Amino acid sequence: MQRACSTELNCPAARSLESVGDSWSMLILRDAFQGLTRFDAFQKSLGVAPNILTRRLKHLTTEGLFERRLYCERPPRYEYVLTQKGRDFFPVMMALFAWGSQYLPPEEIAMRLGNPETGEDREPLLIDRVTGRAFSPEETVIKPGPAADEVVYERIAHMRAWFLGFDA
Amino acid sequence: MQRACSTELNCPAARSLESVGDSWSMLILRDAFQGLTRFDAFQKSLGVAPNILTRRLKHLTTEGLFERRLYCERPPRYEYVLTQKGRDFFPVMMALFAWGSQYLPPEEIAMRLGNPETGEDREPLLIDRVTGRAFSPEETVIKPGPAADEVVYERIAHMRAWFLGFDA
DNA sequence: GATAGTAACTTGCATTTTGATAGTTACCGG
DNA sequence: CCGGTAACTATCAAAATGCAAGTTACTATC
Repeated sequence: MQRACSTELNCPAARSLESVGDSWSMLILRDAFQGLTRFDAFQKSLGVAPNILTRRLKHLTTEGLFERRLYCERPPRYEYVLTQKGRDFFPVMMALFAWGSQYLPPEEIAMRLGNPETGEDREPLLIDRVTGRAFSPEETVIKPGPAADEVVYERIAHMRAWFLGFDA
Repeated sequence: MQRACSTELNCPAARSLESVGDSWSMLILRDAFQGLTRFDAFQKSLGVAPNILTRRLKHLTTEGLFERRLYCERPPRYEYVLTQKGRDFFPVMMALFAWGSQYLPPEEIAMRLGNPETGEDREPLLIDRVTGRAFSPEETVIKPGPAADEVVYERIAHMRAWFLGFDA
């Protein structure tokens, strides 16, 4: 993608996308959350070309989402296990899953999220940890952080829409 | 990307990625949540090539996240406003933002999420709407939905890891 | 009325990334 | 020695992206 501008702003969302901002990476993570750890397993599950998979796994490893672990010395065999950083990506995955489910006709939904004990549907909801209230755009503003520079301040300055909701 | 296999499984997460599965789309949405609606505004903010922006906006529009609205008849000028589907993507964006913030050194964080009234930090947390408890991998299983076929059943069958957590 | 500016694009072409297929390394088991 | 498995690498064609310039349809200014 060869970005520059977005990165310089140090926007956390843009930064995230540098780690996981292509669909294969996301799908690899999806499968990792389902317990897959091995090259072949990912390859078979995703139908991705091995060279691409190699590249992605390498990238996700250098970005700290996976740990490449030797699980067999002779012959040398490696597996890819999620690190804490990788596991912490879970909410993003679930939010994406939920959004997809929301806008897929019910008869096309092949998977849903359930409670492991009762089997009941689970529906993810994003709230504010402090207030416990829904994390709505109306109640959320972007504020400058420690690394904010002029560009960021200017950017934040004209974000009225965020305050006013979206019924423009 | 030219997928086939993943789509056929009708996994909602994979489906989502067909709409927004490239970094530009995500960044466009990020800016849209900040109130941007116009071609030029997106272009200047992102530094993306105009042909790419055209393609992405067109795609996001056909996927139903944006509505292309004529805001000036003569000369014809269009703006891109988020639809309900687009606005519903907000939690995904926030989860991504939060994950990025979590793993960025504090001195590199240029933006943070705050309460518009108090200015205090807001921290998104994913919970289950029904139980109100944290949406953890340990308490979440994937279940077959209406469109589940043999492949899906087989896939779900060996997802023990999801039950057991990740401390393999 | 000619020139400059704005907004939303399109076109052409070089560069980059991806995808498909085949091949490699290092074993094991019969 | 032969086939099988696992994790790759190599090669090359195809597709996507990035850049710069051009286009259309105006409005506003000199």
